[in-house]
Amino acid sequence: MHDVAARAGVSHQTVSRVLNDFPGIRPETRERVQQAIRELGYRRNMAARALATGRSEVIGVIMPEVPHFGPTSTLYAIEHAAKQVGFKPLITTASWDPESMGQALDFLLGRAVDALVVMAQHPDVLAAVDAITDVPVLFVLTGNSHAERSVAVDQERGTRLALEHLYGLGHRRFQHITGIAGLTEAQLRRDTFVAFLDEHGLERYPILEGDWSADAGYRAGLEVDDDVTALFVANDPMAIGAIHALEERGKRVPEDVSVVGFDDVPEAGYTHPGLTTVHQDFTEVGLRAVSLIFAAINGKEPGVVEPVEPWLVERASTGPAPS
Amino acid sequence: MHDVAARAGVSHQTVSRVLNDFPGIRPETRERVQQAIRELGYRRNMAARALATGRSEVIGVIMPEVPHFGPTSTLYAIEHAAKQVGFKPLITTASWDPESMGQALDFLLGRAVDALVVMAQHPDVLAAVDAITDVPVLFVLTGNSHAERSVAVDQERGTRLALEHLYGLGHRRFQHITGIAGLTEAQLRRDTFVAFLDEHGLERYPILEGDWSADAGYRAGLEVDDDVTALFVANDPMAIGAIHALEERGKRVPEDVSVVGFDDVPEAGYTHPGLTTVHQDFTEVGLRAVSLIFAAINGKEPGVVEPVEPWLVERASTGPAPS
DNA sequence: CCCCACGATGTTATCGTCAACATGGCGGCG
DNA sequence: CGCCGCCATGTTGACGATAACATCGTGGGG
Repeated sequence: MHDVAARAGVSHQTVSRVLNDFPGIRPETRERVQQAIRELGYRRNMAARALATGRSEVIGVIMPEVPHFGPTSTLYAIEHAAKQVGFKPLITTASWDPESMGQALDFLLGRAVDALVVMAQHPDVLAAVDAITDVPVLFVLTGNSHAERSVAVDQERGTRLALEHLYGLGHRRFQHITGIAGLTEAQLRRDTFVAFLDEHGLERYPILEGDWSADAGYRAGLEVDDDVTALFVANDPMAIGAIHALEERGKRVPEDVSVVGFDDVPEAGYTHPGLTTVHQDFTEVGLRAVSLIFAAINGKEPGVVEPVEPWLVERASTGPAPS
Repeated sequence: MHDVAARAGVSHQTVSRVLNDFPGIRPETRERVQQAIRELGYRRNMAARALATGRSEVIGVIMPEVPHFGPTSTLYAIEHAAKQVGFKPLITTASWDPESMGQALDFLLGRAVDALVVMAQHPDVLAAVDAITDVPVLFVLTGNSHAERSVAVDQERGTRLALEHLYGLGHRRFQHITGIAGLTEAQLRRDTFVAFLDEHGLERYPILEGDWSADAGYRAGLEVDDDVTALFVANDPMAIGAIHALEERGKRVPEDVSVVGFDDVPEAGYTHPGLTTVHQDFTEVGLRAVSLIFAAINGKEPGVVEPVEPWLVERASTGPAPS
């Protein structure tokens, strides 16, 4: 910066003012400085800037350690939206145990991030993060809890869309394959499933434990009860795995068993049969997340945040209940 | 830091020494300092540290703008491997036009990243990045070019594995659905495909243009020539889409047409039929990338880097050529 | 018994930038 | 014609750490 100032025949402070678009610089001076910057290929040192201003224009993002569709899509959406307002994400992964979360937090806060986005998939992380007061914190994908500081797709609504669709087709014997036990999203889908059964007085078949993977879906699919005609699966990859298992067992989808997934991954329309599923709009989640963060960084109080509405995409994997 | 020093009754420099694990600190002093750090919940300011040392312990990663399986998996692999050696990735996305790349580079270099990982999917970015000398640069997923500064899966080998498998099953009429035109990986797969046809004196059916998406695969699948019995698709999602199209057209897979994909996404084993595909080990790519970066940061000269070996996973989507 | 060397710690300068205050020139108004 | 005020710019002092050098005490060797 000193060199630039010398070359342009001004003080370094004037260079700083040009860099930061301050008013009250004579156009010709500004031009001279910019010329010098170009000639010297000067790039300002953000570490120094961060030190002086206390802001880094970086938002810390804590991701789960396994790259599932939802968090990954959201990350991309956040990156795009953040770029528009001049922020970039600094990524770190963490599982939900306190030590791992603690390390992630230490790292990001030490980095003087301007805000924190936590893809909190487990209730325990809320506690770990609650102590943070240095910077605004936003939870993403937590389900509907912590509503005033979070952005999420309405899990209960999504689940009910799926189940009501099946119920409307005449199905009465439901089974569910869950996501990873303990994760908020998996839990919400499961709880809503159980609540739905009770509300309609339907029989409870055993709930099958999955881990989001197609492989787990396949294994769970082998355990699906023979009487069941409607299978609600907590995400699409598991649904694909489960359908594979059902077909191996000689059950046809949707003639014998209807299957609904969750997420609407891009392949969902092209599997065989095409997968009926609940679409989650992660782009919208990312957009809202960044706009909330931006508001918080600038000290504005965000209004109430509505959960993002999911919708049902009907495809060939669901049909009328067999008589 | 000053407060910590005061509380421990030492100078700030001693605190710094404890923080950086310098030798020659009396154990009791060290303990006193660590105690003070804990009590005050002190966290060191990395911006200041970066300013003083000129190192940030952050590696810049430039990703393509669309979250495909390969780059995303590699990102996660890099994140995990980097964490082991104390680095975190700072992510930015860029398309391959010079302006977009320039902005990404400006941002990351201004951030004083210690190294740069470029998921260079297009030959043009090589030029844009070649001018960078401030920090070590590593290309990832470029295919086999720029070998001394890149890590990649051997695309030619993967493609040949797929084609030889089909050829061995008796297929002689091949068609190919490509990835996004111009991207290095897509181009390498395509070039190898064409070379293979020529080597075996096989007829050239039109090459179908895709864009990596299941949707594009479906549309291309509608165009597959009626005589063709072997379809080589540049990635798995497109293969899934193409199979869907073929089945809609009344062609059975694999009885009428055999299909091979590329990537081995986790769902590939559970689609109907299970997808024969070329497995790319992105974890290994991430591991090698980080080890090369780490070597470069510490000034060591890396040895020659072998491309990562792909392998063929045979599943139900391929079978003997129809007679 | 003195001095030196070394181990443990303190002091000062520095990294590159921004914020706050200081200066200097010029035009307008009384 | 002189003074005041503002516009454009310069000067100085943080920000929070590390690096290089300075100091102090102590034990061992001559």
